[in-house]
Amino acid sequence: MAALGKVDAPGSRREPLDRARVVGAAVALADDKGVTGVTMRAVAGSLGVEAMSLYNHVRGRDDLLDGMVDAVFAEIELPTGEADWQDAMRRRADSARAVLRRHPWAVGLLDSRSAPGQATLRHHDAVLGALRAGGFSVAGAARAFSVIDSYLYGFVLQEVSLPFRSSAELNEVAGGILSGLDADQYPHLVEVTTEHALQPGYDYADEFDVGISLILGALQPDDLP
Amino acid sequence: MAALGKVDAPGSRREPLDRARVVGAAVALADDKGVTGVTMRAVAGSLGVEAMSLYNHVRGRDDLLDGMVDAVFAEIELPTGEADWQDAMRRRADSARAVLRRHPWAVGLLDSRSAPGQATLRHHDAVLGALRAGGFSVAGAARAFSVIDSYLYGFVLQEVSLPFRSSAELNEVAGGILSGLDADQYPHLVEVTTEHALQPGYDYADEFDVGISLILGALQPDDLP
DNA sequence: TGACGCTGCTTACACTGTAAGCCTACGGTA
DNA sequence: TACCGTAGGCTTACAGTGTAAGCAGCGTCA
Repeated sequence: MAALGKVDAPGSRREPLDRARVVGAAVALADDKGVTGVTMRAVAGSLGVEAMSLYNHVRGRDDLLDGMVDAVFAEIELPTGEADWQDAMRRRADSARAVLRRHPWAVGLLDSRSAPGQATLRHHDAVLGALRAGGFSVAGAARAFSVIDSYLYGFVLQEVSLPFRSSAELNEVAGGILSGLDADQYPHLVEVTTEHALQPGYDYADEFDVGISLILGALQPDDLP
Repeated sequence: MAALGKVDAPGSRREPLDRARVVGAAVALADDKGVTGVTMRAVAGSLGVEAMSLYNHVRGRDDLLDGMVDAVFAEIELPTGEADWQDAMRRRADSARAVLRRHPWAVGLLDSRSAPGQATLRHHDAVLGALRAGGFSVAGAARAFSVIDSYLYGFVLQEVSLPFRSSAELNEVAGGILSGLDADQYPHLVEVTTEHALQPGYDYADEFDVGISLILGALQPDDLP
């Protein structure tokens, strides 16, 4: 029935697979359909290949997900170390946030992945280096890193789970939610929605800058032992 | 083969299912085996029931996950509103963190769930209320809430994804990672691991307090318009 | 009594990850 | 030139997933 051992047209040799191509296809698929769309068959299909072929380049689905997370980290702009540490941290945070918004599925994958890849390690090392260069002690750098990244991940985690992307969508969605909300039961929620979130010009994305500025302003190399 | 329409022993009527029991069983299962262990069949099995019976109380797996997240929020201690706002926020954050550590799977579920439940709404409302009572403007309360919760979720997200729970495990794991780490390639990572994380008495959990104090100290009702 | 609705059960289906094993093309050697 | 080992595809098969469709026993009300 099916031709056994399919033969390619002799002129057009098939582009050989490798780990990078597999991971790249998986990332593209996740961007398009979310993490649940990343099935071995779908990834293979988008490469014109059968599912089991992927196992020559990837240990399994888990390994593939690890690779995807590392590929995302590779996109984050590393601090160069020459600038003022606050500027460096702000730019790195902005870059990381932009990357994570481009790949919203990655935030949810951060937990449950326990094997950091090359890009992840390089990224962490560069950030620590920038903080050390900015005058932080070893412990201080570790703490500053923890505080900044916690805020960063947490903000993006909330941001990507919002059921809207634009402020036009926001108005629509918030209106819908609001109508189902009892002002007696949730007075403050109603207040903040109508008087703040639904005001023209509001964009939750702007809040990121407020928080980062607040945190960077409060972090000082001398404060942390 | 199997008796059709199984009849229970007449004396021992089966405890009837309801949404709360289903969600409760799912939470217990997730605590035990992680979120991937929450299959409809497994949840049903732990209740002595078949998978399809759950659909009488839950719209589907997605709805079940929504219910689980809401059940977790219900465990968080609400701010009472009478204390100093900084104390209230600190206690709420500590409580939330304790709850999320008890149910580590919940953090990863926070994104991808877009339908907040009763407990979630009540929780958000209470936090906003405490901030308003502390003197924050509507916009200021929204911002403070965003900063605090971003840090909270982000910290827990990192915390629960660490591949160890105790500092004994830490030593073991960090030692293993370290041995695979090239000091030339990742100098700062090696430095912070050996000189900080592997020092006796180190516990990443303690960093939470540092960050929360820093953020609460930097947040002032008057700063935010 | 009878009808009805609630709840749990059975069956069935499409789809998942992946183990096992087969086939072909390529590269190096005799 | 002929040979053969290996790498990287392919096929098949299986256990486990969520859930749609429909059946059976029970309690409640007319």
